[in-house]
Amino acid sequence: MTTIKQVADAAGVSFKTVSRVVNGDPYVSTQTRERVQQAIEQLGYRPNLAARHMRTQRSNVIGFITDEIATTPFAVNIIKGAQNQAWEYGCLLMVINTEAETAADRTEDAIEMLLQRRVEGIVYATMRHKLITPPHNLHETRAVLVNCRSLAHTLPSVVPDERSAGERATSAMLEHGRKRIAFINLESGAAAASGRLEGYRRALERHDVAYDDKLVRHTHLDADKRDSGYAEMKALLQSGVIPDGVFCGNDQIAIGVYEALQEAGLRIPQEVAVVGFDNQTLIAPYLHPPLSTMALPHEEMGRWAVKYLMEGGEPPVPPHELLACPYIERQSVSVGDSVSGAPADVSYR
Amino acid sequence: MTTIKQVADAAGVSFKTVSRVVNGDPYVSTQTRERVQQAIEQLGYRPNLAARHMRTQRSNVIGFITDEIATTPFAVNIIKGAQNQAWEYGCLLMVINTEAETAADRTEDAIEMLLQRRVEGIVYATMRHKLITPPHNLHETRAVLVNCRSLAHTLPSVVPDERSAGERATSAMLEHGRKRIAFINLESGAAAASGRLEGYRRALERHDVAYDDKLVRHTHLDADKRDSGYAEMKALLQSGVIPDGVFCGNDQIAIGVYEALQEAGLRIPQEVAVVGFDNQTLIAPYLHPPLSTMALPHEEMGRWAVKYLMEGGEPPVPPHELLACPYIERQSVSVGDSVSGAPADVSYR
DNA sequence: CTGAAAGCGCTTACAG
DNA sequence: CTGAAAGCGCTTACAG
Repeated sequence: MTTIKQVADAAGVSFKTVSRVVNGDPYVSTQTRERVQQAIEQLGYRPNLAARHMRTQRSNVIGFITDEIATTPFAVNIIKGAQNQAWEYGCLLMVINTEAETAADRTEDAIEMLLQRRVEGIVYATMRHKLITPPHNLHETRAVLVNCRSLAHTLPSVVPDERSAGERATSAMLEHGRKRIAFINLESGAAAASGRLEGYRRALERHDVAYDDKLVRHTHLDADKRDSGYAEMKALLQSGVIPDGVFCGNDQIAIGVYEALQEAGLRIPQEVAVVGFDNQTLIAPYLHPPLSTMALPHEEMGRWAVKYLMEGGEPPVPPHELLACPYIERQSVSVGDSVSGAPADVSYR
Repeated sequence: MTTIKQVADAAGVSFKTVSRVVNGDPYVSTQTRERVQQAIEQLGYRPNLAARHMRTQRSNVIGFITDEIATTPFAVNIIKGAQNQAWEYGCLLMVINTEAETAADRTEDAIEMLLQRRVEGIVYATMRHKLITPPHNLHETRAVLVNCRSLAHTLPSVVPDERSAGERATSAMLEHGRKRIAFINLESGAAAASGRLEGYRRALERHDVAYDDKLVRHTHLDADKRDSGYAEMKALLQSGVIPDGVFCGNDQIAIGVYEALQEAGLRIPQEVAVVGFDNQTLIAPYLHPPLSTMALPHEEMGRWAVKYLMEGGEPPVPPHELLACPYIERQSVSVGDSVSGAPADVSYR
């Protein structure tokens, strides 16, 4: 690899002058500059960022740690958002996925590696919204939690605004005249579950609809979500409760709900409206009818985290940012709602 | 940040001795070693890898470039495989996604950034199997192509073995006595399409089944795969051809095929067997019946790439590695095949 | 077993 | 406008 000195020799100047040219210092005569530029191109010189890092004490690297990677497909958009934002600061992302394949305490090792590389900060992202106790060494640099937050509230964090999302999803059905809206929520321990339930209640309140305990059910942690959705919906129907709308904790639950409703001969959305959650683009558009659902602000959270890392200052109490979840309208709430490429003549649900 | 000198002062030794302890050099007296260890812990010393890099000329960083990230969900397992393998070499991954959000020539810029960081090599991965012409500056370091290959064959590459996969998928149906197996392939330009077609033909040959042109169809590039699958299957049936098996270019196509078959009153797998491709775990297990499909060796390709980068040598002609696609058996080929958590009493397809 | 010197490839002050 | 010196935090020979 060519060094700055070799360039200097080739151009007949001191290496300091080459440094000036490389860094766009204006105090270089045009003539010298051109000579140096030529030498750079001829020799294929590329500055060594490790050396620069040594002097400037800036690595221009941001660490990114995930707890899992493929399970929730579109959550990788957090990486995408973080990386795009980092690029704007001239930083690159060092990504480590700590899925339990190797040592148990791998997360701390991973953080250690990043600290030794003197990263500008660390983004710690979980693929599903949850409460965590951050690894202790995460506090030794700037860090932001994404899609999770710390119990002790020791670190800044950014998560989806679950309450607003729950309210929006429920309102979407209320606004189409639905009055008896069931909610088949995620397991009750899930970080997302309680906020969404609050939002659901709030929407009902605002539309003067009484809250009814019997309409709210939770799926179980370990069970397959589709199966649970099916089972809970079926149980609801068998208990004699016929809702005119169902809000589902995620799109897989919605598949099960579709199945149970079809089996009961109830049409979507004519008799029962359905709204999902997550906007799984491999599921939602392919159901019959295509599923209206809430999208998660993955990319935005990634961006927010990096931005905060680079510009956030050090407030005494770290912020906890809530980002809005967009409502993605398809055809499971109202017939005339929108269009899609689905073959209209297929009875497949 | 504490430096090696501060540790040395605290321990009352030269900084060279600290270096020895940190690097596990055996020629240090136990007593000295302990004193140094203590100082390290007290001061929270962490070696600066940029400085080490300067001297050793090894960055222990591997660059990873992707063309897109979220479109094909489980392809991110390539990153996972690459990272896990890198970890075994003590390397970290610098990940850049070059989705066309910013500048058009961003890929070359991305490579440039990695070169300036003196990465040990670059893994260039595409999320779907294709032919590419690699950016010219990719040749300025060690590089491996994943899930794609270069027309000029100038770089080592690793891709799924599409031909074997096509043969395996087709054989799975032939072995269950199917004789008229249709193939609704990806668009004919796709890198995966021709290999799979070869495999399909080969399987037929081996089972003494004549190849029939009319049974083979391709979807179109821009169309939604589900819609195309539906349309192609329907066209096939309307032309009077009733197959007893269908091999689908991907799982979305299979959704459409399921729909068309259901509409025609043909049961899966009793009357028609179906095999998909990609093993989309958000789709395949949820169809009725659950879809048997071919999985892509994403993680293995990622691993292979990093391993080759680190140990591959420099053969005159770069290797082109084909990795096997496992057949994932569910219930769309034969009734008694396997089990699943799907509610058996639902007619949903 | 331990240490003083040199140098990796740059940038930061400081002179001229 | 240009350059010589010092130093970022380490490791690599080389002495002792």
